[in-house]
Amino acid sequence: MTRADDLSEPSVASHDDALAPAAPPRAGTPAIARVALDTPLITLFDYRLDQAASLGQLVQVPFGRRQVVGVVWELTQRSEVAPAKLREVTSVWHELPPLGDDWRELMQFASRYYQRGIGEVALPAIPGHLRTPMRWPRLLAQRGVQRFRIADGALSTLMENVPARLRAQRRLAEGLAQAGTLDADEAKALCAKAADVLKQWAAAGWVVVETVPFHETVRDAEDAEDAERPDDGDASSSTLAEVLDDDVDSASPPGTKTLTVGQADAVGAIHDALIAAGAQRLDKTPTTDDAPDTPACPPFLLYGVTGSGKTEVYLRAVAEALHTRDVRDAQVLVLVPEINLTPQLEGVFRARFPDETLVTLHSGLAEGERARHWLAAHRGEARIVLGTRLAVMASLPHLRLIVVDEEHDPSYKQQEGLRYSARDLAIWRANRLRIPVVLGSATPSLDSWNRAEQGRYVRLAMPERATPDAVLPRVSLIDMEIERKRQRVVHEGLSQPLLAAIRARLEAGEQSLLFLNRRGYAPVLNCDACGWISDCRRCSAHMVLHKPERRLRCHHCGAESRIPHACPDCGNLDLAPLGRGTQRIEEALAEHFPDARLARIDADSTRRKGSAQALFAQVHAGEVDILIGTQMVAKGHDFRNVTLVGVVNADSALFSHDFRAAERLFAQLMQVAGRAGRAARADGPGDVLIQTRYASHPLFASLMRHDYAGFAAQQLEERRVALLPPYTHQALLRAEARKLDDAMAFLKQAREIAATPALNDPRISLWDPVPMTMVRIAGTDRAQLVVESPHRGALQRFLTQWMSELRALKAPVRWHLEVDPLEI
DNA sequence: AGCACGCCGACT
DNA sequence: GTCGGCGTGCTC
Repeated sequence: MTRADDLSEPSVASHDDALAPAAPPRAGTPAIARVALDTPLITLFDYRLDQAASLGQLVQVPFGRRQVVGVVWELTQRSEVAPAKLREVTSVWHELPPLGDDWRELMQFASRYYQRGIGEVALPAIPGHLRTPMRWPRLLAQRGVQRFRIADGALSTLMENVPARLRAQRRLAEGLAQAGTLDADEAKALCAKAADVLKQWAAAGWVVVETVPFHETVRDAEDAEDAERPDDGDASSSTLAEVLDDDVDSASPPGTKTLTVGQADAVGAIHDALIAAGAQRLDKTPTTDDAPDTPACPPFLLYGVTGSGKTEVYLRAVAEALHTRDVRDAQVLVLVPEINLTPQLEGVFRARFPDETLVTLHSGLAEGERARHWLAAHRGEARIVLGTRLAVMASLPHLRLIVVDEEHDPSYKQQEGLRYSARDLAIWRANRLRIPVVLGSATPSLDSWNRAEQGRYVRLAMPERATPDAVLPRVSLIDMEIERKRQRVVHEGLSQPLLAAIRARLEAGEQSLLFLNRRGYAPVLNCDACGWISDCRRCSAHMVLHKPERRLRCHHCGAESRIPHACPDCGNLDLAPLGRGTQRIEEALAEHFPDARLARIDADSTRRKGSAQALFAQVHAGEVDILIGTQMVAKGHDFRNVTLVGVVNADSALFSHDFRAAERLFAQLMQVAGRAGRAARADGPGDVLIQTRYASHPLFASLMRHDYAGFAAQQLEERRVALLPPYTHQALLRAEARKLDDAMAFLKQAREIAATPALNDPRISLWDPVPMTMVRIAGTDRAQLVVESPHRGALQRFLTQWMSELRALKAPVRWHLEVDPLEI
């Protein structure tokens, strides 16, 4: 697969991505600012500028009929645009430090690599509040979190002045009285108009607004958390232990615990890289500014099985990076795949670095919070930034280390808008800055693994578990073909051996986890009499039966309907649910084990905010005997008392048309198996039981031996023979239209253009345009065309030219290009 | 992408 | 006589 960091190698990218040198306007000559704006148009827009401004500054400009915010990308004297068309920059946000060269270079690179306009890349990377000039005056004033409290002695006055009929305001007043202080988001949760109301109350003198600096809020948050759970004295240390792969010995002071050999080697290697990188920067003379003649610092692939203590390595690496000597206030960026995982890792980092300012960045944050956190990073106040993929786009002027946890996780790939890979951009960014990047995983992506094999990444292997008493779980298969041949009863998809294992856990007071990657009750409803099935009207997909809500639901477009009591076609009353989802497994288990306490964790049961945390807490507290879940349960959570993991059905992924399906399945099963590995039973390791009809599949053989390396070697060999990524590099042109023919016609035209002499390149091959597997979603038909080349540079050059031709076409289709697609 | 302007159908 | 359907055209 073409990877972003390929292009960062000095020979290719350093010239292309070097920004235009600053051309400060000479006094007297009218200056032109070339501004990046959030529009799908690929160009910059020129404006007259009658005041001082520097590159990277945020400006407000007129654009058509409206005023928009942009970033000053170039400064020049001349414009290609007719002078009459030029308009004036409305205002420059002087108070905000300009976005740095390295940030703009990252945006420029992403723009070029993913074939989008600079503005389309750069502006969405900036929080909405910063792109709203109205808010500018207030934004920088609040360094930290704004908190509201009732003014001294004003409690009774406030209560008297808020009538009970204004229920929301009343809630807010009572909330303030009860909690002491609230931040803006907490206030908004109580009262939708909290911002206005609090402003009025402040004007009246009833409420005081204070801004708490970030480093103090760190402590506040911890205090508040402890206060919430006064009955659980050991709360913070147990959370810590749960999350650290291995950190059972949490009683010992941080940083003094003995590391395994693997951990120590890894920490040592990263330490050396940090020192070398720092020394390089100190040596560098400011005159040779952009020539990256210094050797690159290759990415580290931290390959460690579950429980090998990757988190501890991250913590040590971060500790070292924060004390890099060439800069006073070094910053580190830690990326995690999902929001679900941030609270836990956040707790671990806060506990280890109580005196450092840490902010989170992810899509779950409220707008205001997001803006404050982003600003804290941009102004260098935040030393540790912990976030999901969007955090890779943050401005981090003193960045010295990047950690990408679970680097193989597909969540790092953005699946709409600009389809970037946060992992790849992280690698590019680190390479550009000549700083270390640590990619951690127990099941690395085959791309990363291949690079490590080639010596382009430095592999740091941690084969042993950090906790001596923890052992790898026993993985065994339940051959469903044999079950069938022996005519043993399979109860709602649950085999006798699996049910027996669950019963044994129930009797021993231990927990079981059942994994099934299919939510809902049944994936389709079917009429026995006439063959009707519950298809979605707007998608080429079945409507999924959701029993608790008594609805049919399309998982692709969200359409819902009531469950028909009779077949819509023939009136037959016997409609049968086909197949099984988590709800049905839950129901079957409830029947089979009436006394067991069940919990189901999937996208449906965790829809309400915070309910996922609540469910996980129940499991941790031992209030659940059997946990049923989708892949949500596989990630991050360490269930100490789970000694059995059952995989109900993983067969569909074995014969998928997607060549990456096996890779994903292996990672998923390894991860879910790891949930049983930590709590060894008194009489041996935890058990993983996998039900399958294809027990001889080689994937399972590798899995039972915990042999990722063997699996990877076998998969890579298949890919090499078939000339698939990472041995070729791909891009995907997708078109969607109301009518499939229109989409197909566009793609055919695109392919013809690619064959014209100007574009034709023997190193590039284009597949036939085909309708997508899931042709129709929400009433639009989709088709796609794969372009590939073993030569990434050739592919990039081709794509750039091809795109400019395609943009000139007029067709009744929406289309976009995806570079390095994960799913084809 | 927004957000105009721009000409043709069912409502006060 | 107006509100509004979405066709096409532009944004420095």
